[in-house]
Amino acid sequence: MWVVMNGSSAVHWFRKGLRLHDNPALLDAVKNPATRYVLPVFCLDPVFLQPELVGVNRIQFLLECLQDLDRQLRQRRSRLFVLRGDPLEQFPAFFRRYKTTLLTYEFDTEPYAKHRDERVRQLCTDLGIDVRTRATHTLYDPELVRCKLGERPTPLTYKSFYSFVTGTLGRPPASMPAPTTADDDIHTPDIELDAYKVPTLAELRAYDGLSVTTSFRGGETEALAIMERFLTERQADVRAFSKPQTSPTAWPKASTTQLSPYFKFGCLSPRLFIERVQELHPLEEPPVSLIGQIWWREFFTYVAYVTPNFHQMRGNRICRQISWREDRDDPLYRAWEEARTGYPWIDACMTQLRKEGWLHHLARHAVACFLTRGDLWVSWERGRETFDRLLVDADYSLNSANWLWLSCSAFFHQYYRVYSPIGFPQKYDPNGDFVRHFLPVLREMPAKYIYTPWEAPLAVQRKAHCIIGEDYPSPIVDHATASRENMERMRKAVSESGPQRPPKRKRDDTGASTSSPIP
DNA sequence: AAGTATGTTGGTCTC
DNA sequence: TGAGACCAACATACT
Repeated sequence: MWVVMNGSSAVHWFRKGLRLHDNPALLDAVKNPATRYVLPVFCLDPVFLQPELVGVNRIQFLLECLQDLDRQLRQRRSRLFVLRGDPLEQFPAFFRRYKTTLLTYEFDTEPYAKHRDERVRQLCTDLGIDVRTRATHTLYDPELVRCKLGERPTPLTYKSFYSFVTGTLGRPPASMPAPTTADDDIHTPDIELDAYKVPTLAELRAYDGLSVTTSFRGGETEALAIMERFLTERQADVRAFSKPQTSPTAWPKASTTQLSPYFKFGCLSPRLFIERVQELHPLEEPPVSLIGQIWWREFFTYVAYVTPNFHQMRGNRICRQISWREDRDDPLYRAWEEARTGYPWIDACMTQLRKEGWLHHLARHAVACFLTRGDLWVSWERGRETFDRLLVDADYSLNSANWLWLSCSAFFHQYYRVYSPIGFPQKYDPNGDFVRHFLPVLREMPAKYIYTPWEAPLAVQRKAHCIIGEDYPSPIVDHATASRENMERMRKAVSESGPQRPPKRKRDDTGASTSSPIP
């Protein structure tokens, strides 16, 4: 096929921000007067196509997002062009072929993305291509927040961040509409090369044959529908929403919005979301409200953006340095990851994570506390890696921040508050329906022993067709003993490391000595 | 400078 | 059965 291009093109590069609504960078490409064509592009970077790093459920979700984008673009007489390979290798030929003079994309705060984007920007400079970016993954442009903060230290509490940002920047910018479906809005050349089609999972070599187990379906269309359903059909839940009071054992009808995977990929704009919530419920207030959840995302994304090595302990200036068990082959870590700790609550959560690629916030707390400071003393980085692979909503900033939090490495410090793998779920689900659902082997265990099956008399185990140590594992540690010992370890680590204050930035101290009084 | 209130979401015991 | 006291006691922000 030979396509004649009479005129130059603007390329909009989708990475996150997989949506048409509230996508100003896309509008920049569409409305650019100097270019005749718009080419919406997504690059399947092999760096992300490794099953041992990114699980099959998230890749399938991504492909569905791309299919939805393609469908929606076709309704506007355009289409999505999927390039396969490293963007740095794919772009030069693509840009040349389609006479590209403008590249637009959404700004990304993650370290890999920052490095990649710098190199792409350099490539564009070399080729004489203009680059325009917009920061729309969060409510505010993180770079703007950094400028406003100036020499002040990074706010390390939610409240200080929230009051600084709202006090300095006021309300976030309003969301923008999607490009219209009018015939003349997006001009995309009529190119139907198979090479640019959205691939199926089987067409991605590394994922061929792996089975998708999540019930999440990707895409902007799905995201908008779920949001509208939640806000209109569950108004009482919206009003009463308080994260700590939602139930971690509610499944399949979860007590929260289930929108996290869509926010991760940018299928849904956080600005649009808070606008819709405020239209329907004007009195919503952070921090535990529905809108508060968006602010936590804002806060953690910002701190991750300005903190080098945020995803690890070493070289991370806000992370407490602790001698965790770090071995990836550690049997305790493997048992946790593979849902065979012998604690039904923990194993049920890990099974839900492996199957659905999603866990309620408090369930994440429970398994994170168990792996790290609570019971197993395994490095939070191992847990972060597992979540990163298995969660459909895995996000560099939020995932790292929450692991820092739960392991008392940063943000949260009250290490003597330990989640019990027995008492905690009992509060929400005394009968253990959640455990029975995800661990069918325990289905017939009486409620009295559902969280402590090893305490059931042998006769009870026999009757329940579940012998502990044979059909279901014995506990790998004793919670009472392990948590007591670990709390003592934490106490030592805290007293040895002292306050976790980031080194004070150099202040302009001219005149400090002259103005200071006599000592 | 020291003192105090607060921190998105704990556990256990008592009444 | 649910609310409140107490446990054991850190970091941060603000006064």
